Amino acid sequence: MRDAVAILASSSVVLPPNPTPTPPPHNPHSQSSTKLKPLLPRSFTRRTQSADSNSPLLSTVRWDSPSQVRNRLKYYADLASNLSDDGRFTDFLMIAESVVVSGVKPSVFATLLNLKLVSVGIRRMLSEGKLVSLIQVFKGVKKLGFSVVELFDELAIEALRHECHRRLAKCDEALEIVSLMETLQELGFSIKGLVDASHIIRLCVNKRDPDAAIRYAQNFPQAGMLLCSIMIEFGKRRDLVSALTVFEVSKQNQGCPNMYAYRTIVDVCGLCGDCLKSRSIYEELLACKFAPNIYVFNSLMNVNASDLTYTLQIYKQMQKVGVTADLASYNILLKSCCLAGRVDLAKDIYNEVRKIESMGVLKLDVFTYSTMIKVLADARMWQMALKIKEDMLLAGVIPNIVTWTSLISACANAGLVEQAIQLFEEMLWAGCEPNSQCCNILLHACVESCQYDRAFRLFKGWKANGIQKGISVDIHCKTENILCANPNHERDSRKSSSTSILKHQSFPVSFPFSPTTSTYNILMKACGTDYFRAKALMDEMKMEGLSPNHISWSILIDIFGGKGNVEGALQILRSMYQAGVQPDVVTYTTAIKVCVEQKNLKFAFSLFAEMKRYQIKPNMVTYNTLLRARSQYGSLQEVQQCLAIYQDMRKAGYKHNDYYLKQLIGEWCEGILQNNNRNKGQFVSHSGTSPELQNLLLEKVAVHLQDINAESLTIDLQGLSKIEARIVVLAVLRMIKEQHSPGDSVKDDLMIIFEDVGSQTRHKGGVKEAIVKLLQYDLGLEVLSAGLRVKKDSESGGFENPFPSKDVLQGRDLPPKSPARRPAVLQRLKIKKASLNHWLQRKGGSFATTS
DNA sequence: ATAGGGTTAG
Repeated sequence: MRDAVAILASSSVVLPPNPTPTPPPHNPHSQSSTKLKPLLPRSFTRRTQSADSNSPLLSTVRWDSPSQVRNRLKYYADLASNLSDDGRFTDFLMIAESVVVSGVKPSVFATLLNLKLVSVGIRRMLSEGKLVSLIQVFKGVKKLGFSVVELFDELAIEALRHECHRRLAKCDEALEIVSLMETLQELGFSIKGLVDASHIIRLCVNKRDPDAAIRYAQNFPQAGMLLCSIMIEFGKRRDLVSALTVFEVSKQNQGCPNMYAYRTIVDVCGLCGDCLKSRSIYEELLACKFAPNIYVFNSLMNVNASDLTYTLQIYKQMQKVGVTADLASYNILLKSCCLAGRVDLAKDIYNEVRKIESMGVLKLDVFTYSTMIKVLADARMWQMALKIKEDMLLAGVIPNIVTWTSLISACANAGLVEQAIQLFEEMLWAGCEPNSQCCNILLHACVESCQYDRAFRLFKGWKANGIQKGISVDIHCKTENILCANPNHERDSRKSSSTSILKHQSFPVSFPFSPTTSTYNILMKACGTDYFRAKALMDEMKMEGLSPNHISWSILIDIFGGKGNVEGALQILRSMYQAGVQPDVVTYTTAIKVCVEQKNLKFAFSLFAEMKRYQIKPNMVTYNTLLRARSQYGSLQEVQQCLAIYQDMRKAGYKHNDYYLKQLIGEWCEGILQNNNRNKGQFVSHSGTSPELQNLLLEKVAVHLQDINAESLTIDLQGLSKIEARIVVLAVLRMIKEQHSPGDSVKDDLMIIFEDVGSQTRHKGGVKEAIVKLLQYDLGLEVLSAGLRVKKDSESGGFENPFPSKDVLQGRDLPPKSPARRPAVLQRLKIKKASLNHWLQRKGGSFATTS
């Protein structure tokens, strides 16, 4: 204040002549500003008038003494304060303008203002949502050289903060809030002080607006780091596209590559489940001749851990470029082995790391041991898992909840419920607090070994009294017997008798137990076929504030299906949609299983179609579940459905591995010759061809059977062996037979194409002969034969008369050995429609009785 | 700044 007066006195300010009026009281509730009005020049009251008045407010009068100067200035400061108290910031701005134009330094004027009054005004404006006009005023104030922030007291800042959050909450365009922040920053506010960076970023991420996020981040000196955390946020939302947009901006750090950005985007690829993208980013890094650091390598290996080959390859590259593996690298390699189920390799790595440890370079940590235990747990090698635990304790590493969980699951996976419970107890005695995940494993172990009651006893005990030491079996069972003896009064008895029993055991520690959706799902499994109990558990789950997920619903469907209730199971599927829970492959597969088990193929196939409509990809289990219903397929339509599934399966990249399907097609085809035992036997004896040929064969059959509406029938037997060709031909004939009811005649000739004799392998020789024999002798069809050039002009003709089969069998009609420049020659057979119709009209079986 | 554990269908 003293400074202000001094400065004021020394300045050549022109002051108003009149003596200073009494400053208005600083009571914000007073009506002081109205009282002051008469003292104001007219221009104060109306903005339009003041705007065209170019003369500064204070210049019309002469000021003389410093004290007068001070008083005058104080008067205007009070005036300005009171005007802003009234929310009249435009007038405030005007006074400030005039004062500054008169040569008063803004900082001097500012110190004379009554900030409490200004604050009240600011807060009123903000509470009325007039942030934008307030900003307009303060832009002007800033232009005058004021420090806007200093006009805000704590309360005003708090109000501004509150208004920013309010706008953030209802903001539709992320960029809107970002530019508001920028404006406030220009006014001198600290963005971070107003709104937490994470709130703004969350909005940008929710709105999938990487550009807004980038612009926001660039307001900070440490933009690079911020951009990386934004990438991770996008990654958590599985929005790789936006994350990549941010990456493009953040990868260059003033000319040098930002390795942190690279490793971050690799991690994000992992979060988004696109490990191939992480590989291409790594390639890009190499192509730019940048040297990846250990973090990039570790992240890359981690993201690709499910592909052990690739992970090892990266590990080798890392060694080659001289980046030393650290403990994380080894732990990730172990994880990769774990995912690949490679116990052998994991053991080698474990031993190698232990060797390195003995040299004093690094020290195995709880991750190493826990991962190794998990490897062994998955391989059901529980004894070795316990051995690792010993190693760990000897090394002085304390097992944590994850270690214990893995150990318990080692026993659980081996079906050793007692051992699992013992380890659980040991964990409690070690003072390690169990979490729900760990409890779930124990419950699941009970369910897996059909100890349903035990699972429920543990659960109820935990729920009633928390998780306590020493209650593993005996005491717990006694308590639960009381509970179970009187199910109607379960709740009351728990409250009174059982709690007191347990209390008297004086166990010091009781850990809290909070069941999760998983817990309830496991217990629902423990309901066996009691769907009322399962449904009750689902209701209980909701009462606990948990939401049933797709697994809960799938289990419910399974339980209904177990009772043979197809309609009920389908109804649950509908309810699931109504509850807003998306079914997954397993849900549909379960429902399909229910239908198949109840021999309701119509529903099974319609569910299959439905899941594909919803873009839920069937997997191997789905296909096998559908194909398992093989004995049901009798009609052509059913076989076609079955083959369609088979083809679908191959298109989806699944190797067909279905013994039933092969048998089905074989039997179905041979059914046309069902009275001919010799032929049937022949098929069976030849069914052991190589898998590739069987695939090809089934494919051929499927193609022909699907092409049922084709105008002209052509059977392409190229590339098939005798037996395969036979099945294809029989399949097509059966198809024709089933498609043509009595009186319905075949409209076209049937064409059969064989491979060029010249290119026939030894294995495939004699196909044509075998087929002719089948058609003529076994089925009594008339067969025409011709060699046919592949050229278009030869399409029309060239078929010979019926020929004696003996000649055919001896290969007399074969074309001469291929000269080099001869065009490719296809061997063709033709069966005229008349012959086919004649064959169709034959009574009973459609086969000739030759034997 | 890096890494680990649980529940559903055949």
